[in-house]
Amino acid sequence: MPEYSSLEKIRLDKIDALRKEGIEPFPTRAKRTHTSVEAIAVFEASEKAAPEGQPPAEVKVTLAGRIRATRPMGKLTFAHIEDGDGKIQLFFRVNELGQERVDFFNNRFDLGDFIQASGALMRTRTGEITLLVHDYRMLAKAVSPLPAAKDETLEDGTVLRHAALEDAELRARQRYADLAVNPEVRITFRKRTAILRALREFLDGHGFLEVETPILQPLYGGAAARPFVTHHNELDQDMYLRISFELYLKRLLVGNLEKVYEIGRDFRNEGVSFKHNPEFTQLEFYWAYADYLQVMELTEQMVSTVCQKVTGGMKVTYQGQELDFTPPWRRLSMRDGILEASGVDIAEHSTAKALFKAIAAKGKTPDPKATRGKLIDFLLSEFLEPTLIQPTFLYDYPRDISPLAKSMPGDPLTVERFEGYVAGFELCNAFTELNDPLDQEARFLEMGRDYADDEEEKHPMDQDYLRAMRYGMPPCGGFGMGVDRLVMFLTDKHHIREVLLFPHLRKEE
RNA sequence: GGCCGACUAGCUCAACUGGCAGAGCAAUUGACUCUUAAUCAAUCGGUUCAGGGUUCAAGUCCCUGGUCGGUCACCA
Repeated sequence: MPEYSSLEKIRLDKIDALRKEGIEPFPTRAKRTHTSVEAIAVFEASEKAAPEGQPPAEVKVTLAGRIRATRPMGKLTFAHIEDGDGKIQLFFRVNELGQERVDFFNNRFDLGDFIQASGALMRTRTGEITLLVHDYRMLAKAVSPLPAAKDETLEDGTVLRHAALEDAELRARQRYADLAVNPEVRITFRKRTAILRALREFLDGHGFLEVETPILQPLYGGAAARPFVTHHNELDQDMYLRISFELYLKRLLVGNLEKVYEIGRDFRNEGVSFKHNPEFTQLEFYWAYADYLQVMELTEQMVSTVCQKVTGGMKVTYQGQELDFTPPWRRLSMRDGILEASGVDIAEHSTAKALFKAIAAKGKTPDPKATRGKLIDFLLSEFLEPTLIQPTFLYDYPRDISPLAKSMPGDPLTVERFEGYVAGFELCNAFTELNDPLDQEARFLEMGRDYADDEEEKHPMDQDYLRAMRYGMPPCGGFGMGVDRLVMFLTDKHHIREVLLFPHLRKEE
C-alpha cells in the first residue's frame, strides 16, 4: 500500500466523487479525430482556403491529451493539453457549456489528467489556435501530481521552463514522468529510434543481411569483458549473457552468408560510467572479401549518412565543440599518434620492458606487469585519446591485445585493426578478421597463458568456433560500434544514461 | 571500489560564523467572460535522505549507512 500524500488524497477523493456522480474516471474507450498538430494544420488550411475577409469554414475536431495547465477565470476556463505531438489550448465557456459544466471541469479535473474534448477550432484574441469546447469527458485520472514543469513563452519566443523535473536520479528512475514532463526528452528518444532505423537502412541498402544470434550463450567471447552468469534450470547448465556478437556472426560467414549484421544488446559485468552501462546496444557487421581499409570507408559513409539523415547535416555540436562527420575522416597510425601525443616511439621499444622504461621516463607509471600491448593501450588512453576530438581512425594495433584480428603482412607484432575516436572516446572498433584456424587456436592459447593469473580477463577457448573456422572462412572485415555512444554524439548528451530509456540504477530502497 | 560534493514541502530552490524551517509553483476556498508561469485575496502543506553522537540549542558540527552527481581506478 502506498503512502498517499495530501495532494494525492485530494485526487482520490475526486475519484470517489466522480464515481458517486455516475462518472467512470477510467473509461474503457476513447475517441479522437486529430492530434494537436493535425488539428492546428487543418485549421490553418481552412483559414487559407477562406475567401478574403470571410471567416474560415468551421472545423470540428475531437482531441485527447494530458492537461498541463489550467487558467480558470469564473465563467471561462483556459487549459492546455499535451499529446504525443504537441500542445493545444482548450477554451471552456459558459456560453457553450453552461456554468455547471465549466465548474465541473474546474472542480473535478487536475493537472495531469487525460481528457477528451470536442468542439470547433478558433483563434483567440491573442491569435492562438484553440479548441472551443462543446463537450468533454475524463479519459484517465492522475492520482499523483506530475513533477511539475511549467513553460513560460517569453516575448522573443524562447521558452522558459519553471520548476522543471531536473533531478538526474528521479528522471532516470521515473523515466515515464521525465518523458511526460520534459518534451525534449521525448525528442531525444525519437532521435534514437531514427538513428537505429537509419543504420539499418544503410546496411540493408549495402546488401547486408540482418540476423539474430543467441543472447544466452553456453560460452562467452569476442571481447575482453566479464560476463553476467545465469543458469538454465532444466538443463542444469550455467549460461552467459553475451558480451559480443562476433564469434556467432563470423560462424555465419563460414555458412556462406557473406554480409551480415546484428543490432542488439550486449551485457558486460563491469564498471558503470558516463559512457558505460551494463547493457548497451551494439552494432556489428561482417563483410566477406573486404579488409579493414574497406571497412573504414564504409564506416565513415555509414556514420555520416546517419548523421545527415537524423540531424540534417554532417556537423553537430557536442558539448560545446563542433564535430564534423564529413568523410574522409582523419587517419592516424597508432605509432604516429602516440609519438605526437607523448613523444614515445613505440616502434623503438619492441619489448614490454623497454616500453615501460620509456613511459616511466615521461613521468607516468603503468602497471609493471602489463604486456607490451597493454602498455601501448596505456599510452593511447593517457596521452592520445583526449586529443582525438574530430572523427579519427586510429589504425594498426598491437597483436597481443587483438586476439581475433589478422596480423599485418610482414609485421608479426601488429594487426590490421582500427578504432574510430570521436570527442575523446572510442566509438567503434574493427579489423581484418583472423580466418586461419590454426593461428586462431594459437592466439586463444596465448591469451590463456598471458592472462592465466588474471581470471577476469581469461579468454575462454571456443572449440566450436574453431571447428567452424576449419571448414574455411573467407577473408573478411568486421566492425563493432557502441550505438548508444553514436546517439550521444548526435543528440549532444554527455551521459549514456540520457540516451537510455531505462538505464541501470541501483536497487531502490 | 577510492576521493570530493549534493540530498530541505508534490516540483524548483532559500535559510550568515549552530539560535523560531521560508519563497514561487502545485493544492484548497473566494473574486474574475480572451487567458497563457493568468491575476488578486486567504488557507493548507515539513521525520530537513536514514540512524547515532556533540550541544542549553543541530537543516547547519562529528560518526555510520543510503542514493545521486563529479572524478580516479576497472573496462585487450
